[in-house]
Amino acid sequence: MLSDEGERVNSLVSLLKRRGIIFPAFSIHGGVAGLFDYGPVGARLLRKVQNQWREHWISKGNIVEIDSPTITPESVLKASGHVDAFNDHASECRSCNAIFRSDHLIESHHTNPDSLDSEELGMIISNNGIKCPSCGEQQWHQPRPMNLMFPTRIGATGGGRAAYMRPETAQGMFVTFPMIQRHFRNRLPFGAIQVGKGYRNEISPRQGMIRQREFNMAELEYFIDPEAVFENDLSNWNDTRFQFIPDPKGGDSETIEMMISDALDSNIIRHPVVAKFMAETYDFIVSIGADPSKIRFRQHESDEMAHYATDCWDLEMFGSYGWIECVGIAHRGCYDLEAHELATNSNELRAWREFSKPIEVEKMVASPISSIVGPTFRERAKDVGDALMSLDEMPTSFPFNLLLDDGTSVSIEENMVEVKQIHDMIRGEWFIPHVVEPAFGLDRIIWHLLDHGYEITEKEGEEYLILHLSENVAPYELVVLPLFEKDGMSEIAHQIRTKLISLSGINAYYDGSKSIGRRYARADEIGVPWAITIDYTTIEDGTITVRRRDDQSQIRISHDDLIQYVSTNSLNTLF
RNA sequence: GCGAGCGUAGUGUAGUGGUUAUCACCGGGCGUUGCCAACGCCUGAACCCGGAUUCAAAUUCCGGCGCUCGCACCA
Repeated sequence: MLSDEGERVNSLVSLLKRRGIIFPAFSIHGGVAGLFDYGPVGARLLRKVQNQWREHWISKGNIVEIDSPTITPESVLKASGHVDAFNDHASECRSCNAIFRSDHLIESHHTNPDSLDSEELGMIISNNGIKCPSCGEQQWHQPRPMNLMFPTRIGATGGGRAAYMRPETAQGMFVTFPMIQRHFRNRLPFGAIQVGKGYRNEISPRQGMIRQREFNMAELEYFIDPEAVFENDLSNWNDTRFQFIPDPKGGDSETIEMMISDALDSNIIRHPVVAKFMAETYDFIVSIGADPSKIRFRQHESDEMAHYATDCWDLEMFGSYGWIECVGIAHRGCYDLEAHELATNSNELRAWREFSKPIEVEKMVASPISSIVGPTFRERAKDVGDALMSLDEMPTSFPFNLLLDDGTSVSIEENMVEVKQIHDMIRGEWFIPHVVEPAFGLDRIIWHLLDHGYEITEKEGEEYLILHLSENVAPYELVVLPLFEKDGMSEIAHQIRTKLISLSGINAYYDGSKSIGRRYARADEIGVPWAITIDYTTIEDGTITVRRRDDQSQIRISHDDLIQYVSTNSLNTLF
């Protein structure tokens, strides 16, 4: 028997299918789990959410958008850690079918389980008589690798370079950091966003749109100087109560409700930029129509947190599947840029920090006199010079033995060096920027907008469905309805519709079939916020009625005013 | 990946070996109708795929694919 929530999900899912919003992909070929189509109505919903998201961040002023390939060479994802992290081995118990990560099973028998292949892992498991933690038996299948990335090859003729479909868009921002930094003329902080597809070959996708194999992501990488002091002005949110579930550190996790500035002051949130982005993220999610009471922030527990993150929060949304993480906001430290620097030897992934006051350095050096050192040591002269310059202690007597980098030593005469005091100004230093990353799962967010907005009600004893989508994401802003398709009403309706869709960003459709009530119902079902009706009065005086979806109230205005109100996005002020 | 259940028009469904495959909503056309799924007539649309058993399969069996739930997995 299905729970009420189950019924609700089924009902919403069948509406989404029926009305061409979101539905399983490739179904005429049997379907593929974890892949979905956004149809004629849904695609515009997705596009509007993406555009609202872009606007939200771009309007901060120091954030730019980029767009990177989804096909990513293996070396990039090796550097980022995804090849290894996504290459865990799993051991399955023959007796009870439980599955465990192989490296976890042998933790106490091997110091570096990550380096082993499946045969070695299998050997260690059997040689040490590892028992199944679940049933205690010792009957294991051979460990199998579980790589969650889609592999591919670059190049059409055999061979080619190994690559994967990207598991996140973030790497695109990290590897193009040099260009982004140049764009901002080397002034931190700045950020880059990217909206696009990510791919994960899930073992078993579940929960409809919640875990997909190809999904829409939107990520911001915000680069900061770890030593910079950030203003903690969160006063814009003084009237907002946030729900937090802080890291319980082994204790019970409890929801607490407080202002975000208090959460930061009491060090529940550990970094001001993280706090700011949490608040901004909350604003965005609410602005596109989510129910604020169904939003909360959960802090990752220390052992759940990715190893590079120093503070990590999930924004969770509540819906028919319970609380689902929809946004991850992570302070990733310098992990990502450093990883690419190490892998590529690039020196472009650093930023320059000018000291407020240059540091003056006075020191004694033993400077080689190259007219003597050169002819004396010939091809070793450069090594000798380097060794002299890096001496910490000045020679007190001559000749002395100088140890070179290659382990050999040479004898240095007094006439070969000039011991002198030098003056140096250190104006700043290079460092690897830290990064704070809000990463949005757009499909999950859209699911929750649909879920929060989905109302099953009754009209005259019959089930009546309304999708309360926010106007700034609704696939159609308006529908134009002639009361009847006769006496010229149809023509007027078409003219008004044509005018409306010529306005920028406005989409409206014409519907003239069946009764007026049915057409209102069809529009309510796909969340059209405004219905414009042309009736006999329109023919007489040019006024039309505007019906508001959310309460079905109507007003009458001239059709010139209609165009005016729609183009200024202010129909709501009429009610 | 394991176990259980399931797969029938666009949607939701009925159907235990022989039916013209049920019903409702839905879509299209015509008529009618003075504003919230009205009505009449006409019309459209389905047994997941493949194999086997059988005179005969939506129905039984096998395999595949998909869905739901539980276990596991989910940087």
